[in-house]
Amino acid sequence: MSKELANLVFPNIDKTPEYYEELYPKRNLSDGAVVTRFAPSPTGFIHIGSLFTANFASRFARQTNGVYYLRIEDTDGKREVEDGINVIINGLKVFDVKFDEGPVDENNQVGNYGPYIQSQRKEIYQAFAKSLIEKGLAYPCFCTEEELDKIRERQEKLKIRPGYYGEFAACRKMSEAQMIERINNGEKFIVRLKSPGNPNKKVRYTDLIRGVIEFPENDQDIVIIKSDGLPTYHFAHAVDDHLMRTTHVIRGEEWISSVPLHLQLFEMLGFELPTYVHMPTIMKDDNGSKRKISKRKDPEAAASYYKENGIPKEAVLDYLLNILNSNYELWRKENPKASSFDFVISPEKISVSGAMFDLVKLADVSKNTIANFTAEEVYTQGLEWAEEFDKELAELMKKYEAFTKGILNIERTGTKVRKDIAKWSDLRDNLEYLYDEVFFEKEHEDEWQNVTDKETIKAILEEYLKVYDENDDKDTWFNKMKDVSEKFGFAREVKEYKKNPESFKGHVGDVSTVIRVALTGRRNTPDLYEILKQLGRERIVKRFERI
RNA sequence: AGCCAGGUGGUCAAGUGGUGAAGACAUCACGCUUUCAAUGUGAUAACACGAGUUCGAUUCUCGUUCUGGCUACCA
Repeated sequence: MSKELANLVFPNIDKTPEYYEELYPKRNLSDGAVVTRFAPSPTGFIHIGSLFTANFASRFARQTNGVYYLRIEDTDGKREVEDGINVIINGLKVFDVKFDEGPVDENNQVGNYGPYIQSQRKEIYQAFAKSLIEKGLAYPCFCTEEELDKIRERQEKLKIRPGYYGEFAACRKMSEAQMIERINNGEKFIVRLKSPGNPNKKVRYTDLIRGVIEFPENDQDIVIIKSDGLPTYHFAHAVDDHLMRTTHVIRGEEWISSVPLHLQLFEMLGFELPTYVHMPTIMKDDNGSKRKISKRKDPEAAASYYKENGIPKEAVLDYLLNILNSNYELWRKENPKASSFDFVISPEKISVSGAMFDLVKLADVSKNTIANFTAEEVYTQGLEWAEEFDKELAELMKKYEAFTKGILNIERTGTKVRKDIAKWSDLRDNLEYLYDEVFFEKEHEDEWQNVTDKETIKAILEEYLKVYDENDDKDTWFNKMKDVSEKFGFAREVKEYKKNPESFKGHVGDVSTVIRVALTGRRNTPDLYEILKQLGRERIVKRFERI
C-alpha cells in the first residue's frame, strides 16, 4: 500500500537509495583523515564567520590528509544571487581556502561525489524521500499556509510549543487511501517526516568542541521535500553528507538546536552518524552589548571588507587563527615568518563562546605582519591594492618606483622595525608628502612648532644647505645639525637645554623640526636623516626654496 | 514563552579543590630618542550573584541572573 503512495508522490523516480550507495562508495582514506565541507548558500556574500569556519575546516582536512569540498546549497530560490558561486570561490581563494572537490566555476565541477550543487541533486533527494514513504516513515501533507497559521495561532493561545507534531499533525493521521485520493484529485502537497520521537526522552551526542550535549528528542514532522520538489536544509544535509561521505560536519553554532532532528534523520535513513563540530559565532560589540556580527549593520562582517581596506590576508588569517586556538599567538611570536599552515590546529581547543571581533587587535596583528615584509613586498602588495582602490597613489608609486621602495625601506631592516602600516590604505598617508606632485600641488599647512618666526626659519634653512652633504654618515650629519643649532643660539643637546632653558632659544630638536617641516610639511615623520637621503639634494633645495 | 549553550580585567584568553589567578591587545606613566613609530620598564584592571559540599571553592553541585542561539515549504 505504501508503495502505491510512494509511486504516486514521486512517479518519475526510479532509482533507489541502494543505487546511490553504490554510486558513491566509502572513501578510501588513511586513518584519521577528515572529510569535511563548506556548504554556503550562494547569496553573493561571504560572512566573516563563514570564513572563520571555512578556514578551520580546510586546515583541519589538510592536516589530516583528508578532503575538503565545496557544496552549494541553493535550495532556496529566493536567496539566490547571480554569480553567487564565483563570489564564493574567488572570495575564499583570496584567503587561501581551496577545495579538493566541488564547483570550480559556474559550469564545471570536479570530484566523484557530485553533483555538488544541490539544485542538481533533486532526484537523489527524492529517491531517499520516496523510500521513506514506502517504509511509512514519511508522508505527503496537504495543509495550506492558512491552515498552518491557524495551528500556530492555536498553539500560541494555549502557550504550548509551536510546530507540526502530535495531535496538530493533521495529515499524519490521514489514511493512505485518502492521501491517494487527494493526490489523484490534483491537490498540492509537500512531504513530511513521520517523526518517531518522544520529547520526554533525551538524546545525547558529543560535539567535538562542546563535549556531550543532551536534548529532548525531536517530534516535529518537519518538511523534507518542499512544494518545488527541492529538499529542506535538514534533509539535504543528511542525504548529502552521507553520500559525500563527510566525516565531520563543521558548521555554525546556530545549528546546534537542530541536531536532535538530524540524529533522527540519519537513523531513519540508516546512515552512519558524522562527527558534529559547531563553531562559535563571531560577535560584535555594539555600544557595550554583545550581538552577532551582522551583514546589514557591520561592514566588517563581509570577508571582502578586508581586501578593500588593504588588510593583508596573512593578517586576517593570523587573527582568525588566534581566535580559533589561543596558543596560536605564542606560536606566531616564536615563528614570525613561518607559514600559518605549519601550525597544527587542535579542534578541542576551540573556545566555546563567541569572540567579539576586535578590529583594534586585528590592526595590531596586521602591523606585525607587515613589519615582517621586505620593502619589495610592501611595494608589490601595496601597489596591487592601490591599483584597485587608490589609482592616484598607484600612479605615483609606479612613477617613482625606486624612490618609493627606498622610503618603504626606512627603518624596515634590523631588529626594531618601524610598525606604522596596519593596512595598505595607510600607505597614502605614509608616502604622499614625499611625492612632489602632492607636496607642491595639494594644499597643506606647515606645522611649525617652537620656531615660527619666518626670518629665523629662512636663516636656518640657508645655513643648513651650506653644510649639508649627502655623503655624510649619520653621526657626521647630526653633528652638523648641532653646529647649526649652536650658531643660532640653540642647545646642542636636549639635556643641556633642560638644565638651563634660559640660556638658549631652544635645542637641536627644534632646529631639526624646522628642517623636517620645511621638507615634509609635517612635524612627525620617520627618521629625518633617511628622508633627506631618499629625497636627494635637488628635491631638498626645491622644497626649501618655497619658503 | 519554551529548549539549548555560555559567563575569568574594556577585548581575546591560560589555568587551578590551597596560585602573588599567566600572556596578548587596549589604556596610563616613565626611560631611550632630533619628531613620530619602534623598543624597554612599570602601573591600572577580572574569576556574574546566592546557597550547598569541603578544613578550604574561581574550580564540584543546585538555584538566580545576564548574554547568545534556535523555535519556517530560509539556510
